[in-house]
Amino acid sequence: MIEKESNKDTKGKILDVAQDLIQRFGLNAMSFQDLSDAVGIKKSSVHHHFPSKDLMANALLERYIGDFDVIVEKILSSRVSGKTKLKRYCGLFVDTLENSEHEKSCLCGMLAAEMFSLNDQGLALVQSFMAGNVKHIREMIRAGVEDGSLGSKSDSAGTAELVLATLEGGLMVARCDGGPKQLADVVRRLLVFLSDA
Amino acid sequence: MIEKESNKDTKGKILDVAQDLIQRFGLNAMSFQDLSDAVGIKKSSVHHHFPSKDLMANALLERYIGDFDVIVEKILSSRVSGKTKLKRYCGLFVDTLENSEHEKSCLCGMLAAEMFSLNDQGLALVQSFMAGNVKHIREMIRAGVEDGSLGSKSDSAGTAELVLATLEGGLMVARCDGGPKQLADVVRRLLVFLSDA
DNA sequence: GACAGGCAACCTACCGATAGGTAGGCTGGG
DNA sequence: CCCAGCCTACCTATCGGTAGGTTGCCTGTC
Repeated sequence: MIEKESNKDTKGKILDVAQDLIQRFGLNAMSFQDLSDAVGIKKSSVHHHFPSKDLMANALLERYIGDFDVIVEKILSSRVSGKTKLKRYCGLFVDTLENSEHEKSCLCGMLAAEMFSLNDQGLALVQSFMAGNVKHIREMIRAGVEDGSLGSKSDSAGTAELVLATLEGGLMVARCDGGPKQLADVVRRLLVFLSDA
Repeated sequence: MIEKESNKDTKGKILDVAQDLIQRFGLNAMSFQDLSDAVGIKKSSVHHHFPSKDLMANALLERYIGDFDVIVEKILSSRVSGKTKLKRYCGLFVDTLENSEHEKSCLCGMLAAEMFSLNDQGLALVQSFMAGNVKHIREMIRAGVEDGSLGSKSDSAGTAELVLATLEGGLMVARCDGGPKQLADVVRRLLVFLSDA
């Protein structure tokens, strides 16, 4: 999910590379030198666009969250059942693992793990990602309960948080052991639970 | 879960500190200097006990997984319902967050996020942790289905993986936003799903 | 019981590599 | 002419790791 390979401006290319590296290796395992090498400009030129690592991370988070929101909004406004919306939403996570030699995790999942390496604003952005997604999941579940595609007990305290936790954790665990197939199994199982509830 | 504050030997103290730092900040954010400062010996003395960071991580993983297994085996062999076993098992994750100023995650969850910073043996250890836990969870679920404390459809493909994913992800997400209360809610919801299935 | 050897545990001092970041100069298009 | 975008060159701090020395306890031998 969320790819921007065809960006023409250097700033965008830097963020593309940074996102890729962080999703694979994490914030602390990525350096400005890595960005410099991958983009093909010198390290100081990267600093020209992003004076500090904190500012770069914040800019990346803002772009990522914005892009993600657009995709989720599109799913939310589509004319399909609540269950189908939820299935498509879960598919975003499965696709992330699938389309990256099975190496990429969710950007905000990685940064949640490394939360103490973020500055205040970065942490707030990750938190807003989590809270925003919980809200969107809850909306999908409510739609599913209303149209009958999901069980009536699905819309209760903690369910949306559970879905997000399962997706973030499932992505992490499947990446290191089990692969996309395992994540797909978990998602399928999760949807059965929600349908039968 | 898993604390060893009263270790008398230096090797154990080093691993205690390393575990604490990795659970909070991650492997890449922790240095031998940090260990040195916290234990109260010089950096080279830490290297005396653990020649390289890789070897230290492997030793820590072996100790952690061994300790964790002992605790889980105790839960498995207790004379309670399968559902109660599962509830206690989930409680290990909630306690980890609860008893650490809400700052610690699961060691293997953190290292799963940073998997590409591990050597082959370290990665294999994390993978064995995941696979072992899935096996144990499946065992608890089977016990629950047999004694009637869990729904008959709980024991199906992907359910144990879903439980582990939810716990690992729930811990990560709750740590950065929501806190132990949110994780407890997620666990409660998960157990309802398994009971009603 | 005295003594020599060995070794674990710790130390000081150092290594090359790399981290994030800065200063200041060149250049080409609006 | 300005300034965004890029460069060379450099900074300090820290990284993982090494070399080699001191200390003090345990052990074997006479």
